[in-house]
Amino acid sequence: MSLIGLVDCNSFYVSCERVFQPRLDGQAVGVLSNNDGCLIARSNEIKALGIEMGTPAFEIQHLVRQGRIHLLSSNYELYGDMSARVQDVLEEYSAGVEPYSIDEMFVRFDGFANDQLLEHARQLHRKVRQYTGIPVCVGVAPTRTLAKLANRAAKKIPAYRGVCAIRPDNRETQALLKKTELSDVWGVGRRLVGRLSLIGIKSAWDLAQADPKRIRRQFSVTLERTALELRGIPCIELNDFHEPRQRIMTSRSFGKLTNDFSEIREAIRQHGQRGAEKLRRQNSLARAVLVFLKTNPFRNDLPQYSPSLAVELYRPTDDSREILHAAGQALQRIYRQGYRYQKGGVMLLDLIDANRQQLSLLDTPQSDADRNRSQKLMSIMDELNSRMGRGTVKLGTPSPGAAWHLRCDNLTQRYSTRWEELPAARAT
DNA sequence: TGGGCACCT
DNA sequence: AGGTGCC
Repeated sequence: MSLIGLVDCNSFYVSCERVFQPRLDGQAVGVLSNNDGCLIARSNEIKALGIEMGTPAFEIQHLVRQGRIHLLSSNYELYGDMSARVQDVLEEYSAGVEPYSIDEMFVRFDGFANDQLLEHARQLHRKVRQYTGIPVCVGVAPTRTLAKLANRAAKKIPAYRGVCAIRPDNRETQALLKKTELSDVWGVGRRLVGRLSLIGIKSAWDLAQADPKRIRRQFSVTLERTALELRGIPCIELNDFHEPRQRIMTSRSFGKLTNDFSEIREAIRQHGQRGAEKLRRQNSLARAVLVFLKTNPFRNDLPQYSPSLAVELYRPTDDSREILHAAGQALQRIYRQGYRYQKGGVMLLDLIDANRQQLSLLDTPQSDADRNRSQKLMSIMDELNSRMGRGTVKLGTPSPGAAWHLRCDNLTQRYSTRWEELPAARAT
């Protein structure tokens, strides 16, 4: 039987920060989302204070002022690099790694006898910590859903000491499923918990025992797959990480509510360019560009407006200029005065593989030459931005201090990816 | 009071 | 198109 492991980093963003700031060990530390909006990573100490995931930063600022907690802005360059390092270690010590998210990786776990299995899992657990400084938990099982469940147990139950391997159909597994709340099952969200409890399904075990056909009929095929996976029958494949995205979205809250058209246009242009970069990176072309705006839905005192509009491109393209042109048109058509916008963004839709693009009947040698020039210009821009840092070369006129610049008051250094931000060691 | 993806209905 | 779920 083939087995799969799930390696999940503990409080990942907080752990990354602690690697370079050991003084944060033992402290209540949280990391905030973009724009310092809400809490997205928590140390155990901050969890112990009863502060939930997703808490808005303003609700806990008083604890910061009292010195009881530390809140950091998110430093994705650091976390991305640390994630790659964790993955490298796992690759060295395993038969294959499939990244699932920035802090979780599935690992192939084939061909181990029972006693070697745990030992191997412990080795991964130990080596990642040793080489990267990041603490992880490991769950091993015949299916991804059970591996997630095992991982959760490894995190929650101290006796496992960070590693839990389960097999279907043994008493320990059964006990674990009975103890596991539905909301802790991968693929079961708040909504489903409510609906399932109405028909008497309250634990992971109940769902595993339910008739799959009934689950499919009353809920969905995805939940049926989850139920089967809980029984040890694999039916969830992972999206291949190398598959190109089907659409690309770039969006961000403005730093404050704004109705200034030129500021908004500047932000939308920024998103259009970022989107085009992502598009070129995965070697796709877009056939349509969608622009959206949003007012703040929590402000009942203000008029609400959340328009969006997709504009078709003349031909599939990855040229930032064409994408920006389309985005500009879309924006002009949806923008209305009299609203204070909170957020805006650009989606690139109907993506196709750049290599398999059908030659259009309208193509002429002239447009061929255009395309070559476009590709040269775009690849030079991408090269500069990737070597010298994002935003080195931009289209259009820069406007420093624009309202849409993000808030990030407690940003740490990019210790592992920028020479000028390397940590310094001092002898005392 | 985040951002970004996929899938289902 | 809108909702749900995941991280």
